Amino acid sequence: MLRMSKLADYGTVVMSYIAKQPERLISAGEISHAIGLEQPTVSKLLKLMTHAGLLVSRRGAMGGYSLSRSPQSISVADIIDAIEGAPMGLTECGSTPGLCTRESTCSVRANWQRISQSIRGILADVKLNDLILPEPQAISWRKHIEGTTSPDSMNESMEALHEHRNQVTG
Amino acid sequence: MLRMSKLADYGTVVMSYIAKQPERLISAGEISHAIGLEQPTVSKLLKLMTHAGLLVSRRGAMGGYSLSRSPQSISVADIIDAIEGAPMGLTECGSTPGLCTRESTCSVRANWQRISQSIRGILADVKLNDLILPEPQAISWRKHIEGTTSPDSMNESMEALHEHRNQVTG
DNA sequence: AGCAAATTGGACTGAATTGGTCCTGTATGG
DNA sequence: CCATACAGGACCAATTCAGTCCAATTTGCT
Repeated sequence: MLRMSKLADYGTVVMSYIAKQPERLISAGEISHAIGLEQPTVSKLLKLMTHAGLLVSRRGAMGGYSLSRSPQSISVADIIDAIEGAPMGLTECGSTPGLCTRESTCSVRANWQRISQSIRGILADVKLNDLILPEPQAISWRKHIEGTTSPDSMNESMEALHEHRNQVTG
Repeated sequence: MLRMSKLADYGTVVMSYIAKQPERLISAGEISHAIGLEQPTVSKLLKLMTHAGLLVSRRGAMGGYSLSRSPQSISVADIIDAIEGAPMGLTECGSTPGLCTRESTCSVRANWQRISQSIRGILADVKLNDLILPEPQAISWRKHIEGTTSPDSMNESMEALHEHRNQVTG
């Protein structure tokens, strides 16, 4: 449905590897060997992360990278932003003035921005900390924000979705 | 952060235009003229929608397109799937066997699937019906599924998000 | 001091995907 | 029977992305 760039995908893997070994300097070569990506590619990722302030680097022999802050304070949205560059996404709304010649289409775009923000909210809620947990089914996202409400609402939406898809695309 | 294809974006606009005039046949030329896209492009979109079963078409003079079912039963996820073709998105997980040489990275990918499903849940909740509402702030997504729980959880997450971003990217 | 290890920054290329167009065929209505 | 409008392709152009490489700089070790 929506595509995330492959680099952003790799980025989360790289960051997760670093997050598992706090306060240690990890070289690009080690990461490359560990997760099976070419070293230049890993280097490119690490450079982007460092530039975005998610990692700190140390040059020279025995140098390497480490997290700039705690894994709880780095979200998946941060990582994607670091790699993608532009903080915006989904639709490009105002960039194409040729559209929206009728006011009817504008309501669509306004609603798209809300959708985009909701998705971003999910991505901002998932922290590097959550990503390295071994058992995915035990994780409850947005646990710090919902408090009193039931955590099952997301799962219910999933069930409704699957029923729906079976009915549509077979 | 994540990019949606431009065609999928246009697709929602086209579908919204049709959804506003129920039970009427609308030609590609009319849509093209109304929303300011080239006719071949609009035609391509309409063909994809029809192929996916979201629209029904009628050939010949005075022909055109109309919704195959009610706007409440067509979701944004349906539209994106119709255009994108493949029902999957975000990461491509199992398709690259070169990765995941360590078990450590696998947990990351498992968690990605959960994130992907959450996002898809949002997209499946927003119906064509919601998209053509003129006032975006009055819409409460996922209203039909949460029932007993508070509808404010999403908004709370948005607030937390914005605070976070101000602190990070300044 | 000097050498090796490792990051930094930038440019560069090859390719894949996408956005967009066009053409031929077919069906419908006047 | 002709004009209109969809169907189903093939097709091209171009943007963007993934990935590589090189020169420079910094640091640690001998």
